[in-house]
Amino acid sequence: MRIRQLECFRTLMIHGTMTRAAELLSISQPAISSTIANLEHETGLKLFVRKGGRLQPTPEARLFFVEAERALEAVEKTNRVAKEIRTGKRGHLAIAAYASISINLLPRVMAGFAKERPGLELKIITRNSQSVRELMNTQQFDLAIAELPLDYPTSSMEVISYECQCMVPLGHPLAQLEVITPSDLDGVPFVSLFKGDPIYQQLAMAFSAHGSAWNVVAETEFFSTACELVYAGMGVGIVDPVVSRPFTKNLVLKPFSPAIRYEIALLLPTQEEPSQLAREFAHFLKQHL
Amino acid sequence: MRIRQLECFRTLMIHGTMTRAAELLSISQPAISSTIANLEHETGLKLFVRKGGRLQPTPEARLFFVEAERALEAVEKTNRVAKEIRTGKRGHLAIAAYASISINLLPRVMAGFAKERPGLELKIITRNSQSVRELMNTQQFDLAIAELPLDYPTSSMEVISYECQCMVPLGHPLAQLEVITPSDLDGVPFVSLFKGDPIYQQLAMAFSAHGSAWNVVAETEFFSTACELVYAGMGVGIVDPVVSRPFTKNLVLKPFSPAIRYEIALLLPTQEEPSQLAREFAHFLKQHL
DNA sequence: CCTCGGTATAAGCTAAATCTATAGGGTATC
DNA sequence: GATACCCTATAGATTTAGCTTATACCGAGG
Repeated sequence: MRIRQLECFRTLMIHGTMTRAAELLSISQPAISSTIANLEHETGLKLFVRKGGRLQPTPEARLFFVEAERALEAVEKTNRVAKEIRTGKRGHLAIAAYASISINLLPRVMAGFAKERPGLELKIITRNSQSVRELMNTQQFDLAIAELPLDYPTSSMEVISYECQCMVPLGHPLAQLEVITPSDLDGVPFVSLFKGDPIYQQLAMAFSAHGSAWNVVAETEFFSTACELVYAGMGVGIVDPVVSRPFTKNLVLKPFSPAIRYEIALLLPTQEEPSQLAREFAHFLKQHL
Repeated sequence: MRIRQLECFRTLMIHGTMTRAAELLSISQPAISSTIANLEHETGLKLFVRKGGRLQPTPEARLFFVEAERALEAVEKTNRVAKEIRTGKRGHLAIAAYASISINLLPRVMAGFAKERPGLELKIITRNSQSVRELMNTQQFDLAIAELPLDYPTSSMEVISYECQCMVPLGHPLAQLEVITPSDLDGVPFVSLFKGDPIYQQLAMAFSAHGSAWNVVAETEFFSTACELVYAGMGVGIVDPVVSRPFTKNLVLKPFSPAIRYEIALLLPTQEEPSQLAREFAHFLKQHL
């Protein structure tokens, strides 16, 4: 039994004559004739009786028609699904990320990505960066985003490196400067990440190298909390340019020297081949980072 | 998309290697290789990655697999259904018949016919013979059984003619005779069909030709009612040998002279080709008449 | 009687699916 | 590491489904 036979049969059943079916399928009439003859032979069913030079479907044909339509529908659905998978409109995308990015960035980016892909199932799991890294090993996710450094690196990871920027409230005197240095921030109230964070270490070194006083008035877990605090007038801060982007309407971002590097990594599954969808999303995500 | 491609894909997904899939499908390994390559090309999906000389299904393959299995199941069901239709295990058989045969004969015969054909749907409609004939014109039935004569005959009808037999209670003096004539029944209490029935006319003529007295003590609509009355001792009767067969344990049937003919007809649809199943049933039925 | 609409048959072509034979890449084992 | 083994990919030949065009056939209706 071949799909083409069922297609010919369906068209013939619906339109009554072989000539018409041939037109609709854009093939010659003899092609229909022989295909139907094959189908009758292979199924062992007499599907049509030749009556007055015309065809008349037998009761067997009517019974068979029900099943043939069902089968064709299933095959056609398979074709549709193949296309949906190809264009990323079907599938699931489970992404693991550390908190600040999963709260501040991912929802926007994923919504944009899913907009053109109805039927796509999305999942975001928020863990700390090291847990994210470990989850990827168990193949539970299609993509992960973790902050660097990690305890042990992975081959299939793509590092994205930022220079953090200094964030000051609108109208603050420092907002006039082109580049801000630790000297400019000598004694200025400062909102920082927690002590254990790599950013904290880098800042501490930068200030001590300049001999400037680093006046930390608040420590937060996430950059976004820091942004909120700066916006609320607690002081200035150093943040990565991605997470802070939504705040640019209310705050001013300035380059900071020396460069404070903030590095994150996109992790793809190692054991298993990453899905096309995961690769597409990784590409889409990089455009927004 | 061809069915064979899906079969190869399914087998490969389930069993992991092309070599194993080829064995199970009884084809060579290169055949699988190229068929899968074609499927990948036609669907535009990368279904497997070659990793360490082995194949590893991609996430796309897993998604596609779900649909492929569904489509294959539908196609395989179509094959099964074709076989069921061919062997008469699927289909429906609507039979219209007049009352006495639909009560006394059809249930037994149809049960025997359906016994070897699970999945067959049966329907019996009981009408008087003329209605039966008219229903057939509207193509609502696959087969009909009507008594003759009909107001207007049909080309596709097969006449079955019986000689009615004389039915007498066990131990009745007439049970000794080999052949019973109207003279033997002169004045004997008699159970007859109604006056309008062709049998009634024939009997009336037979008795008058012999100059015998026809002593009708009961008139019934059906042969089976007549049988019951004879069994109850009302008298003797003339019945067709088919309907009366179940009573032979309790009554004696004897040939009657002159022959009283009882004719019924099997009617097949005229407009539409009768189904193979209807033809099979007609054949089966004739063996039991 | 002949045309018209429809179906079947014949002969030849193309492409898919198959075969055999063989090359090549990984892993494991000695 | 050399080698054996397992697996996959490629090449060339063969078969067949499905297609083509050309043509015969068949019943209905002017």
